[in-house]
Amino acid sequence: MARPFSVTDVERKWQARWLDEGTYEVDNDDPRERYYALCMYPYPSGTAHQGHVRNYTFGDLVTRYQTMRGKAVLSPFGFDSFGLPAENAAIKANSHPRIFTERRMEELKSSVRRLGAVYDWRREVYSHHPDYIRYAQTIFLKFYEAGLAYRAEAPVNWCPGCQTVLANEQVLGDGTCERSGDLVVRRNLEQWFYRITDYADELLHDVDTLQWPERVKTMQRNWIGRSEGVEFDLPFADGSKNALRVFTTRPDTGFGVTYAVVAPEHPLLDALTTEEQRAAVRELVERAARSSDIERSATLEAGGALDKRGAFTGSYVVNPFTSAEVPVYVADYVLATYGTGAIMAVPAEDERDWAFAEVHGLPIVRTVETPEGHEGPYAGEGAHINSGFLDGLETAAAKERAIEFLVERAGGVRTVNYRLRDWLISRQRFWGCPIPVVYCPNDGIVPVPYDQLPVLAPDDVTLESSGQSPLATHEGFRRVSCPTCGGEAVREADTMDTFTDSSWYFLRYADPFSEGRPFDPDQVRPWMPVDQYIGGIEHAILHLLYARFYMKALVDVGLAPGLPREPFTRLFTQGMIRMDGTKMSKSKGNLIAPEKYYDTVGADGLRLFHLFVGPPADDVDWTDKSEELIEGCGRYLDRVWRLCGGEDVTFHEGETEADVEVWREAHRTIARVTEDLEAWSYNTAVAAIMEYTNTLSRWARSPEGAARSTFTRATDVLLQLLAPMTPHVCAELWEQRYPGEKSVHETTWPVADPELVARERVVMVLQVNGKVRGRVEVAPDIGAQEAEDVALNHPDVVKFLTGEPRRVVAVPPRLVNIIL
RNA sequence: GCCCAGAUGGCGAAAUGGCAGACGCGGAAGACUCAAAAUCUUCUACUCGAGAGGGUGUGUGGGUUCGAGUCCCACUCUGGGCACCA
Repeated sequence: MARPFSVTDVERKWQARWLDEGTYEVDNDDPRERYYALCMYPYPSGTAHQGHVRNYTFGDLVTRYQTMRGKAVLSPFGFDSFGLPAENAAIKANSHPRIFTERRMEELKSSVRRLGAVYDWRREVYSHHPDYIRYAQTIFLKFYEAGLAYRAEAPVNWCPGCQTVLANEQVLGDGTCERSGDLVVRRNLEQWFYRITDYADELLHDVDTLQWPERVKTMQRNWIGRSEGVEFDLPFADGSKNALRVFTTRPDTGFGVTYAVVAPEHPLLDALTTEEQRAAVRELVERAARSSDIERSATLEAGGALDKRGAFTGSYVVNPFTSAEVPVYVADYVLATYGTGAIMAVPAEDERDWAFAEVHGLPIVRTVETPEGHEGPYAGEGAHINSGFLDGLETAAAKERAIEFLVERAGGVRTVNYRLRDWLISRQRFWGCPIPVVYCPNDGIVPVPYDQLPVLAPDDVTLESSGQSPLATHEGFRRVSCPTCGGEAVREADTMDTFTDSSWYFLRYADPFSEGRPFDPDQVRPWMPVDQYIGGIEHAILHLLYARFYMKALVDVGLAPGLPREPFTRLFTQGMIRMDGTKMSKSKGNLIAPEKYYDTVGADGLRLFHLFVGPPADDVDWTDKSEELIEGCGRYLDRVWRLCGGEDVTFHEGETEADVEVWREAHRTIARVTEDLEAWSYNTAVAAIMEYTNTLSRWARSPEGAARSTFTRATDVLLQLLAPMTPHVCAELWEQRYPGEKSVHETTWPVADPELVARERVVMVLQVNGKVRGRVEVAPDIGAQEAEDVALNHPDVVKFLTGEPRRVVAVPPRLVNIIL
């Protein structure tokens, strides 16, 4: 493709200049209004792909636009550089993860520079830097001191492929590992947890305050999963003092309880099991322990195996509502980790209980009137029946009465339960931040003293997928003297989930040189919260929830006094790039490298494509057509080049009416583009600029031509509006025009003059019976009566009139609709 | 199963309840050229009509309204999230 200028030369020149001159470096004492623009912490996976290009194009647009708006924009870059892929690659190549990681960091760094994205590189942060590790460990210890980090044995998700434990959030709905795709199994292990559940309520409430996409907020709410109910006792029928404590959200259906169920791991199961039932119960418990959650649910879907999923314990408890004795079952459809690990079963009003009751021949008693023709379980609302003192009450009222009853008679307590579990942060892997604790036979868990941080992993470690942490096999690392008593002790060999690293990096960016603490709150305060956070929808739950938790916890443990409790004010989630219906990704091998476009349309052309192709939040389908669109974007920039260079332009002296109108159009475009950029409607912003370019072209190349002063002003505006989108070509054209003066990127974003934006004449549409029959130019402030008169006397309308119209609807100055 | 988002020309898309298809891609014709590329100009939803002009049209079926791509109800399809959470 022949172009009127050398794209490569121009782009290289400006990229070097932005880097060398530190154009986008900002200091913490900058007097301007602060703005924090941030793209999500990238994992260094090598050279950029189209997803990166899209992400960093948006981020760079925000940075450059807000800078032109006169703000001090913090635009940092760094790497989420710990993680499994590098470790696995190192095992395969018998090398060290650092080597892979740092090579790929360099690749991605040069990729984003080649795209023309600008950052304050002095602030670069990456997770495996010893300083970052030191302060990540500082945070862990502060959390530990505050009781937010604790060690516990728990049934955990073990991924055989990754040879490590996973967080609940990393297990997909089908029970497989989000990374390796292996079926996750369950193990009981001593692990470290963060007490994120302490913050469940705050995390839920604060969602309302965020300017985030509604669907991300919904996903967060659902993940936290708050449910209000009541806990109460079902006394043992044998008269012993014991009682089975259950949780329910539907106390109003208590008269329909026909049995109770405990989880296979329930502590009272043994006591409940009679001799005759012991064998059956043991078989059920063992089977449940062996199987994962997924296999448990699979049996439900299969339908047929329900009888194997539960067993009668031989014991009975008393339903406090009816005083009836009901059997206690053990079944794997009840989870030990939710509520009290035991439930009252109401088959008529719960789908799962219904299915179980049918298989085991248990009675089903309806307590809520079903809608006309309804069969099967009914979990909806309605009037109560067969419910003694609740009869006739609607659901809400019945709930209240039932709770009062339970509080009075059955040890009832109103309770809130969350789906959210504590965050398991232990990972049996090498390439991560070591957990800084020591285990001493005398002193137990001993935190590593702050002045001994960072705890760094040694390099000479054998990396293999053995199921235990590679660090555990390194005697030099493992053996240590106890910081408290000086005796022989062992170090923790696990590392932290890498989501811990991405939970506070944005704070380090704001004060990357801080020593002695993760960051200085006084330095960070003016920048926080992040004004605009940009990333992929795939982080809607995990990363965003963890970072929100960290922010709150950091404030509470005293590391971030006076900082906001929510880190990201506004979030934008960009759409995915898809190819043949699936996500474009390295693992699928369907990447389209951005490099192939740099020599033809340039980074500017590719950026313009990503901005123009569709709404930024929508997915992009990459097809053969995409190539043509990209070339079209390149051709458009050529037109801008020729136009701004004054090619084919006829100049005349003095301003004509056409010149005045062009200047008005300039202001209209400023208004449109500014509004669109604020609203993340980048595709229409580009369209507006293209329209403006076409207008300028037609005008300047017409035989009458353009006044030189108007031409200069009008094309200056064009370059300024385009500058955040296609920064290189605009910088170059501006420099040719104003050599030695400040760059277009340092100019102030133009402001639309409302008087110029307003039109002197507008087109009013004339309809007859809702059909367009004519148009007429009128003044924008035309009154309704005048508009009606104009319409009724217009020749295009008159020929349709058959008499007095039945009605005339005038919406001045847009249209008049005449109903016959 | 539940929740959310979406469905508009050949394609990407645009449209505070008020001219559907802006902007761009692709296509057609023309200008320039020995020729091609590049560039420029015009046309380009479907349909009836020689033409002027008319009719139809935003996934389907209803509704509200002078007027619906937009609001309401029901449905179809596509994408995403959640899914024993009592």
